[in-house]
This record gives sequence, structure tokens and C-alpha cells, in this order.
Amino acid sequence: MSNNSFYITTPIYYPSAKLHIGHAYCTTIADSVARYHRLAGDDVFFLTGSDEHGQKIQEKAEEQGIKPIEYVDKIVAEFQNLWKMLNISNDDFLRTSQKRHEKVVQEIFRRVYDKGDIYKGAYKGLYCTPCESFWTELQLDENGCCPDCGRPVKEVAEEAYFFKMSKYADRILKHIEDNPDFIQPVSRRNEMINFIKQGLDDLCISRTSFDWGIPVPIDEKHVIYVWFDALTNYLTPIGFLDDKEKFQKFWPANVHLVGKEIVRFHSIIWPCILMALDLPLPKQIYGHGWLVVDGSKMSKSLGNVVDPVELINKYGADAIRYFLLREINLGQDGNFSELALVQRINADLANDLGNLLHRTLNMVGKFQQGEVLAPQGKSEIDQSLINDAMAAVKTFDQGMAEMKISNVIKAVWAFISRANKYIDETAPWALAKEAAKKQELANVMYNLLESLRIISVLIAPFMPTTAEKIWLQLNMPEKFADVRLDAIKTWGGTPAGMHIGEAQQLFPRIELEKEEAAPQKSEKKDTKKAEAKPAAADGEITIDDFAKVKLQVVEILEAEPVPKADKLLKLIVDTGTEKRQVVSGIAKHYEVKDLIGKKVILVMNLKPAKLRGVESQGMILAATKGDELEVVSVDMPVGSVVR
RNA sequence: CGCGGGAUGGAGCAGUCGGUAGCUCGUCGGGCUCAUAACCCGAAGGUCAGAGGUUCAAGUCCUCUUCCCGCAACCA
Repeated sequence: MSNNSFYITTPIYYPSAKLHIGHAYCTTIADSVARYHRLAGDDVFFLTGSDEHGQKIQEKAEEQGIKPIEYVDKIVAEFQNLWKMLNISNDDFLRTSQKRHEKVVQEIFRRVYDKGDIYKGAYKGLYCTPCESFWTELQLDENGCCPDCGRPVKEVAEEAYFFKMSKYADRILKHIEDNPDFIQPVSRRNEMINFIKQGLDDLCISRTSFDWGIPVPIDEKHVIYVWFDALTNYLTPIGFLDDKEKFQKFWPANVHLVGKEIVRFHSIIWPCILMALDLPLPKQIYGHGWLVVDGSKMSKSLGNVVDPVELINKYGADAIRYFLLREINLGQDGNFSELALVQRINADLANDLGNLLHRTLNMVGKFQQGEVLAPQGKSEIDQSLINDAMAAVKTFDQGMAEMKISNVIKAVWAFISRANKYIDETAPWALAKEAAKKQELANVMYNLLESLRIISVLIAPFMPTTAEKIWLQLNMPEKFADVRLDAIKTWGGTPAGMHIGEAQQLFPRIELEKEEAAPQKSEKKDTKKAEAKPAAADGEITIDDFAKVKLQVVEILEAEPVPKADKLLKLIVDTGTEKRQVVSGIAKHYEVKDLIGKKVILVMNLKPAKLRGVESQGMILAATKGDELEVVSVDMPVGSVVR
């Protein structure tokens, strides 16, 4: 299939902070799919960008005393730098603050307004500022707070424009039900169907409470609020306003790749807007999962936000890309850990792939002075290798078209493994010792080089730099950028008579011991490593595990109840070197006066936590049984270490 | 009954239309020496969280239960 058009998008990311590994994940997926389609000969348009408007950005900029545009310029430059480092091959980068986008948004607003699908109303609602979301009373949580974040909402009444989304509820429901592939994976699809069946409200699409946004064309007091501003980004770069031919070619998009939390916006709101515009709907919304880090969600408070820039500097873009694409199954949450990454690099990239290339080139150099000799005839083993190669190409082609990326990579590596096995089966070093087996040896060498040629193309969407490195080491005459999938659909594309290039290590093995011994910049790393090691069975811990807990005698200097808490006391303790504030749940068992001057045992290195909003730096040991409780008290000097 | 995700050999995960339970890593044993102490072969290890149901047949479908995780301003 060639000369089809293929349009794929990522979400436009919100520049309220630096991008983390999750964003890199999403964009890498899109990039590999885009690269596959280019390889297959399709006309590809791959879009990513930034969603720059909104109250949150305006506030952030104000905090820093700069204009919103200055604020986003800075962060968006970092976005673009990251994509460059990751080798992202996007064809355009859409910023919602760009003039070209403003024109599109205003035009869309006008069209939908003229159609009668936008009306002015008064919005009385409960608004959560951090989430930029309005809620109905029914939606609030049990405390009457934002159901998303649990923070208080405030009642806001303002004039606003509304989009008649309710009008399209039946149509979008029918579309989703009639097109099983429209929303992937299916679990999301069911979720969306249920959501629509509860009924759709009209959508508030303008705000007057801030002005960092695109003005409503018919009413300067208002700026357009997120939906018409952000979702429409997918139309702007493909010539919605200014290039009819291009637009015809690329719209509707083949895939909007999005995170699972925004599937709803893309599969319900966005199609409704498109229906109002009488435009065709995107062919597919694909909701990918999230990355959890070492088993827990990325969050600033846990201090485990993974910075892709650091990782790329440390391991290289291709290694990161490979890990993300291989290790995590699209559509599900996946685990990211540096340990697993290193293992993948060593096992798959260094041992299997890198070493295959290296040993092959080495043998061709040693046994044939680097010359590629023409093969003659095929043994059964040769034929089996060839069959496996062709099967791998087929799996690759079909699998990538369906975005089964991780499965495809597995299949490619199965073939790499097959090639390694082929070396064992044919034992070229033995053939080299017998002059009579010269042709047999030539055949083996040829088949290995040809396998590597095919492999280099098969990994190109995932690891573009490595793929080209292999190509160059093989010394293939064609420019790698010009190679298309067709070039590996038949066996025998390696020209005989040429000489191979110089063999170089693709991926050096990463020594784990060295890695661990090296001083790490943060203690978080140490915890991470410790957790990554399998714990002993049945909850047993080693003496080393126990030694991690630092216990020490401290004296209680002050104590007072924590407001609005009946069990908590706020204690100020003297550790011998400093004073610390500790919150302890012992208020029901001790009078404040009994505690002052008491020497107790404190867990010194417990991660600080907030209890009822009061910071607690440690934990007092206490014995409990039923309703009874007694703090562990000793009569040793303050500062004594407990073991 | 807030929403959602998950539970498969030591670890991390696959399991498409229900048809003999797989992969990677790790462990143990063997082979090979071209190679980045890499590669190849073999073995051990799972009552697929539990209970019930549908079926000739269920990890896979249905019902219930238990447990874990996310929804805490970096949320893709």
C-alpha cells in the first residue's frame, strides 16, 4: 500500500511545567508510527504542539512577573528541544498562541455560531480553579469539593457562550456504536458509551475571567475557552483555512493518539464540534496508558518525576525509545524503572543486536577480508533463516499498521535471536578452517549480512539512529533515508562484491555494579534501587534492611493539640542536634504536661508527611494493644542511637 | 454501592474468535569460542486471586467475593 495519506497527532501539551517521561512516551509512540508509515511509502503528516492559553498559564506568568507569551515561549522551547533530542520527526509544531491558529479558531467559532449551535447564556457554576473545571452540585465529592482534586470550589456566575453539544449526543453515540475501531482500546470505548448515555450537557466555550486566550470574534469581552481553542489545533496545520488540497488529503486524521484521561474530550466533544462544522470525524482515537515509576505514580511529592532529558543524556535517545516502545503495552499502564531500562539495554541492545552485528562484521573481516561474496545455493538451515526473515517483515508490516508496537518489536527481536542461533548452527569459524568449505562460509556470511540489512530497516521506526548506524557499518550503497519497506520484502538485497564498513560497538554494556557504586545525586535513587531488589520472602528483612531505619532518643520540649484533630498532638522534640516538629496520634492517651521532658524514641529518617496540614518530621514509637497505648520511653541521653 | 485500572511460575509481562499455559530477565546444568564475560541448547518453577455458573471445553464468557493501585496542582 503506497501513496496513502496518513495523519497522526499527539495531544498538544500544556506548558505549565517541564515535560516528563510520560509525554516523551506518547510522542515516541506517535513518532514510531509516523516513521513506519513513511517507510511504507505513505504520505505522512505528523503533528504535535503546545496548548498555551488559559488561566493557569496566565497566573504562572503573573507570579514570575512576565507576560504569558514570554512564559510559554520559554517552556515551549524546552518542549521542542526535547523532541529534537528524542529524534521526533514531527512535520509541524502547532502552538495555540500562533496567529494562524487564532484565525482558524475564530473562523470555526463564527461558522458554528452562524449555524445556530452557539448561544449566549449565563453560567452559574461551581468552579475549581486549579482544574479549570466547572462542576454541578451532583458531581462534587462528599465534602462538597472538586471531585477531581478534592479542593474547594467557588460559585461563579458569568456570562458565557455555549456550544449545543447535547444536540449531537445521539449522533456521536451511534457513531461510536457503529464503528468499533473508533475508540481504542475497547475498555475506553465502553466507558465513553456509558458516559454519553448519561446525557450530554451543552458546553461552556468562553470565559470572561481571564484574557490569555483567543478573543471571541463577535464579543471582545470573551476569550475562547479550552475546547474550541485546543481541540481545533488538529485542523490548523493541514490547511483548514488556506490550503484546500492539503486539507482534503489529510483530513480526517487517521489517529489522534491521546492519554487515557483525555479520551473523553477527543471521542465526544471533538466529534461533536466536527459535526457542527460538517466535517468528517477522525478515524480513530487511541488512548494510551500511563507510566508508573517503580510501581508508583509519578508525582512531585514522591520526588519520582522522571526527566527524559536526563535519561537521554545518560543512555541515549534510541535506548529510551526502545525501552518505552518495547516494555509498555500500548493502551495499558506500564512500569518505568531505570533498572529495567538498563537490563533491556544490556540484554536486547548490547547482547542480542549489537553483538550480532559486531560478531558478523568481525567474521566477514577475518574470514573474507571484509568482502561480501556472492552466495550460491541454499542449505535447509539457510532457507529456514530466510523464511523467518520474511515472516518477520510481514509481522512488522501488519503489526505496525495496527499499532501493535510492542508485539512488533518482540517479533523483530525474535528474528535477531534467530540470526544469532544461525551462527551457532552453521559454526562459520569451523568452516573457515577448511578450504573446501569456502563457498559454504560465503553463504553463511552473506545470509548474516542480509539479515542485518533487513533488521536495520525493521528497527528504523523505533531506533532511527541505531538503524542508520547499522546500515553504515554494513556499508550499503543506498542512502538510508531513501530506503523503503519494499527494499526488504524480498531476500537478497545486499550487493555482492562490496566491502563492509568498520565494526563499531552499537551499545556498550552498562555495568550495574559500577552504576550502583557511583554516588547518586539524590537519596531517592537509593530508595529506588533498594526497592528494586527483590525483598526476601514472607516479609523477612535482612539486618541491612533494618539498619536503614534510624532510631534515636529525643526529648519532648513542647506539645500542643492539633486543631480539628482529636487524636493528634504536635510535638517539638530535641534530637541533640536540632529541634524537630513531629505530629503523633497520642492525644487520647497523654496529657500535654505529662509529655514535656519525656525521652522517647524517634524514627529519624521517615519521609516527612503532613497530617491535618501540619508537617511531621518523624514518628514516635509507641506500643499499642486494643485501646491502650504507651509511648516507648527510655532513660538514655538525648541523641543516643537505638539499634 | 464515587470513577477507573489491575490480580497469570522468583521479578516484569503476553495470552487474538473460549480448544494441550507462553515470553523476557533471574536460577541451575550443558555446548561453543566468531563476538560487547557476549551467543546457542536444556531443566526446574504456575491448582492463571477466590467461589459459583454457562459449555464437550474457560486464564479467556457471566455472577459474586477478596486484595492491590490511580483519581493529592507535573497529570501524557
